[in-house]
Amino acid sequence: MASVHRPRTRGRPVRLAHLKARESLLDAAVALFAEKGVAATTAVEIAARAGVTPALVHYYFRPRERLLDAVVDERLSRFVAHAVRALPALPAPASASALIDALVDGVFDAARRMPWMPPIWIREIVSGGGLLRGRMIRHLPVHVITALQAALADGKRRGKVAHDIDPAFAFLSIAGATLFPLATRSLWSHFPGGGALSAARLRRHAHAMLSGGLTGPARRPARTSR
Amino acid sequence: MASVHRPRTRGRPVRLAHLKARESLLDAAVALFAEKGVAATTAVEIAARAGVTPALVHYYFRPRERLLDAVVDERLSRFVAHAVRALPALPAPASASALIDALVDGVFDAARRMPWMPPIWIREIVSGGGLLRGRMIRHLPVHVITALQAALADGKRRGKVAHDIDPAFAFLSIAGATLFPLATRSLWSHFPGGGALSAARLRRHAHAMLSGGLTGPARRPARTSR
Amino acid sequence: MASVHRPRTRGRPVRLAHLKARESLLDAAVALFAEKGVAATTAVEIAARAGVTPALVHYYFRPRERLLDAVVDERLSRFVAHAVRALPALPAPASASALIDALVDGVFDAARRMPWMPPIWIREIVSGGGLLRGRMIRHLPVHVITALQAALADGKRRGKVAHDIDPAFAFLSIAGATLFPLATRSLWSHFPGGGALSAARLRRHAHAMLSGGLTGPARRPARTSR
Amino acid sequence: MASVHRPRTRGRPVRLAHLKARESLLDAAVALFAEKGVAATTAVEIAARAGVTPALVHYYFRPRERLLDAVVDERLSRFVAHAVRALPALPAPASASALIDALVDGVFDAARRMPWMPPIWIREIVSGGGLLRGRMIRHLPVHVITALQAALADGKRRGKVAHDIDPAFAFLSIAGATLFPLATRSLWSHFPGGGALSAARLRRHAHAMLSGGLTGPARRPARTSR
DNA sequence: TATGAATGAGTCTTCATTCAT
DNA sequence: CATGAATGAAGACTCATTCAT
Repeated sequence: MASVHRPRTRGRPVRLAHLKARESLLDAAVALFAEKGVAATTAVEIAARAGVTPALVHYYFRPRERLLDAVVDERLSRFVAHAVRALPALPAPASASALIDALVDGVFDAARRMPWMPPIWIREIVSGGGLLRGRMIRHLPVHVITALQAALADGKRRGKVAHDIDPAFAFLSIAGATLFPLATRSLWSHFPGGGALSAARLRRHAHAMLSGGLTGPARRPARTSR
Repeated sequence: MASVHRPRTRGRPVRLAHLKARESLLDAAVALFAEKGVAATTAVEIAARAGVTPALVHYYFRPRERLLDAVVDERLSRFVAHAVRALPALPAPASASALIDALVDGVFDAARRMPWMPPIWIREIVSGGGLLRGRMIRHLPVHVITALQAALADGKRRGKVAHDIDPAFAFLSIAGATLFPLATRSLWSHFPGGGALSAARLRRHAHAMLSGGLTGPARRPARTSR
Repeated sequence: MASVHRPRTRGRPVRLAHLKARESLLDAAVALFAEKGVAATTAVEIAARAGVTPALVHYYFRPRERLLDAVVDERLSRFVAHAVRALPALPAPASASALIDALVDGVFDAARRMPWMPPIWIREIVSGGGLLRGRMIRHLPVHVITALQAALADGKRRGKVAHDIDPAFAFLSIAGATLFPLATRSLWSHFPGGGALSAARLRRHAHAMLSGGLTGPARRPARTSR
Repeated sequence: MASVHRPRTRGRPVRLAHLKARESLLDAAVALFAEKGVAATTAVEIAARAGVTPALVHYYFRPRERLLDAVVDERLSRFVAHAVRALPALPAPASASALIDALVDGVFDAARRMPWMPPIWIREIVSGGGLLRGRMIRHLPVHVITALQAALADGKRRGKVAHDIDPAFAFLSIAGATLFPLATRSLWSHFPGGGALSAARLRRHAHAMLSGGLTGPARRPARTSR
């Protein structure tokens, strides 16, 4: 606890030395937001991790809302851009499964580079009362969501998508199969046999589940009983 | 300095029936935790919502950790119990799909009575650094998770479950298709055409997605029966 | 810290069980006042040590001033009475040295039975701002102090007491040679060669110092009279 | 969260000259500690007396223990240094009486400049449970205490010190004749004929008592030189 | 650009006290 | 006689923020 305010570098040697302090602060902030949440992260902690003085946090980002703005606009938005960047390359009226597969891959690729996103997405964006939600909305890939809905609706019309599938929930389901489990990574080791789990395995699992369901395709409609 | 002056009847659970204020405080706390998260909820807010003095919060739950203990032990644990209570009734070696269907229904039923759980689950239990995670672990239905894994592994052996499905991720996938989307409820209205969404529609969607996947082989509309 | 409020008995088995709770509380209070001072002692601690409920402290001694009154009137006053009880037996116009010797013995005897007094005397009675000072004044043995002053003044007139000795400081000097060092008992072990110190040795030392000074002319063992 | 942001010039003592508020706070704290004791002194009071905000107390001394550390290291230690500064000038194997006389004078001189010390010494250092005791121990003039013991032991061997005098209690006796009565100053006016008492008179009395005892043989006015 | 000093508002916590039973 | 529930006041401590340099 002692003398936290004296600029120091924690852990790995700062290769960020030449970076501008502002960038270091954003990096520190986004990392801490992922670890403990926005509400629980203080300016002193951010400064400590960035190796600068707490007053500098306020120098750049005063009031605190400005810090949240900057984190969203200059960090979180990159994740979205990265995740959807492969989509425009799809052939014009893309099929639902092609869209989904591309999106899943995009999310996993982005999460490898920006591992802070899954926890932030879960806790601060989609959760009710999430402190970044409002700021993030304008960065959401509305066209992707819409295209996805349209493709699934089309699939249903053509008998290629199950009747009970609700296109409006499609985007949410993809997040629930990708960002959500990624955010729980620190929990995996507690699962029975969870020691060997990895993001790569999860990616395969997500592809499989989104395209075939957890228990499908069943030879005969296994759960018609319901 | 600690605890409540009430002497405990050793062994048997204390009869709390007359402790109305204590119960109100727990209700208020769990509701606020769902709305804004544990870290952002203060004793003053909890007391205000319960209609009592802030000092009473500390009278019953001092230090703050005790409040978290009590919320987990006397509220969150009920959700789990409720969600899995139908499972033991399943025929002895239950199939994966039967287990999943029962679990999904259990979660949706529990969430209707205890709507505070999905947000808390997402933010405070599975998220890294979630403040209730450690406390919740001993209340998790380990036997259910294990049975689920076993059933899926068995299904894979019998060719009824897709090769890439990873039994270790099964429980997580179910949460991602139920608790996770439920936790985002306040977001639904922002979706294109989201005004008409409901928990009932989400439940059907979850059943469909878990059993057939989002875009899975639906040549024969196997599950249209539902 | 847990559940302090549940009546329990700390340490030695309560032989006080048959005593009235009020007496136990006073005993606990006076002991704690000696250990940590009045300001630092709370009702909860007193109750805990007495093995009763905190509310009982307030039942008997509300407001807190009443507790201080009772401690002074029913405990501290006993010390004074005990310390001076041998003085009236002295031959009519007692010499200064006889008075002093008797008083020193009285203090040491009283302190053996009531070891809480020296610390309380030092910290709460003679110290400026001591919380028991005002209450204790009316219990001070004014007649003894006066007699002492008179005897010393007389001794000076008769050339038996050094010129620079100030009778007005006599009582204070005796306290400084008895109660004060007794109050530092927990410190003795830190002195060089302090392991072997005892109250008995201190008593001899006090007698010697008060009658002959620390370095005074000691050619003939002046105080063998004792 | 800790400490002050001021980077320390490693090694050399920090130049505090410009830190007026910090010094004022220490002055206020030491004065209040003398008046009412450490336990009874709050940060609000200290700040009020120093003319600053309560938050500033925590800015400089957080947590409270640091305030105690600073008071001991930057104030109380000066008293000891001042009180013993004349001792090294004594001729090589100093006699016990020379040592005592020098020490008594040193204490009275120091107390004139730093009148807060006697009460603090009594209440917070030598009293059991005194809150500054542990911190003060390393500032005690061990060499002086040891030299004093040695000189008295030597005096006893040469028949110049009474048999019952215990060298181990020497330092304590000096404190009991100087710091202890000084700490009771606010009480003097209550003594019979106490109106005229002064530190100067007490100093003479202390010299007399330590060298000749209260009632010891005073045929020749031994210390009239002073 | 950067930082130490300083503060107001607010948090958790403690405690003496009151009251109904 | 005794105690659990409840509260107001106050304490230590935290933090975002402001400001002079």
